[in-house]
Amino acid sequence: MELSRRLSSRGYRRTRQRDAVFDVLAENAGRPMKAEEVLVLAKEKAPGIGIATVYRALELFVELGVAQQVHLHERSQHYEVDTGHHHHYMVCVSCGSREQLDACTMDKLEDVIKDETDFLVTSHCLGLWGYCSSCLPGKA
Amino acid sequence: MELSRRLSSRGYRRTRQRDAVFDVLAENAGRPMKAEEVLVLAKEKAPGIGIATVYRALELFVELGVAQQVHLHERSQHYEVDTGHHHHYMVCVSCGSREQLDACTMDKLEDVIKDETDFLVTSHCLGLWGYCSSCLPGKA
DNA sequence: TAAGATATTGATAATGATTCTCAACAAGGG
DNA sequence: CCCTTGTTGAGAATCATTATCAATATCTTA
Repeated sequence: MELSRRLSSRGYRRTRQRDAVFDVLAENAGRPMKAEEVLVLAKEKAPGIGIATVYRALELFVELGVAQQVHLHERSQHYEVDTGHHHHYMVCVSCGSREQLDACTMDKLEDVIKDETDFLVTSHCLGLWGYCSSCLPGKA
Repeated sequence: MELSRRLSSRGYRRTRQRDAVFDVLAENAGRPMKAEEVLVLAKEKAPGIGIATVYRALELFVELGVAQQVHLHERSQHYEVDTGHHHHYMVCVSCGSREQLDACTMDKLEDVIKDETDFLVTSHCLGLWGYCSSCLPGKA
């Protein structure tokens, strides 16, 4: 498996727990998950796994580039597998639903920044809030 | 004062503590501040003020539209007075310095979303990370 | 395959930020 | 000046996340 190679090539070990966490993320691709959610599902694959291990695995996966942190500006961070295609989310302030936004104009913006400033952009995060189609009518 | 009117028109009262918190933000316009930082400076103006009151004032100011929350994706939230001109930050991953980014292409992006989806965007947040000019050479 | 060096884990304590609780207090209209 | 009601401060409570540390699991080497 790809994960296995990435781990060993950096001196990390493949464990039952890491496999479990990764599989949970993979089975929920495209859905940002909290550590606590991952824990519940990972327990089915690796009984006894603790929350600390989940946090450690998530952090490691981000470092390895197989997962990414999604900032939804909630109390807790969210994580999802890195499928390679960059996207952002539109969050409904009414019902909390999230829609993926595939169009990414960041590349354009980064070019402008490259031309006009001395700052080298290596990553970015875009969040959009508003009302989804279901909540629009009432806007309650 | 403007703040005074905004408060009373909504049934809120003007207090020594709220004035202190607002003044601190105003004196640090353009610099996102943590609640704890605000507390230290506000104590000079309103001795005895507690952290809970600072949080309450900040939350209220955002609601009134005189301050805005700045998501820097750090452990704690940051706040700054709403000067009316929209901007974002470029954060140096090396030294942590922050530069304001005045160019905002979000309006353009929001138009695209309006045309292509059923989502009504009411607010957004853009964060950029990378290396500032001072850290670029070494990139350490 | 057994052994050993060391990476990893789980339980739990600790931390940091933020919110809640509630009795004492203060603002401002009448 | 009084009274109603919004506010405050102190500290407890909560939530997410990180640190600690002894027990355990991995993987490499002999």
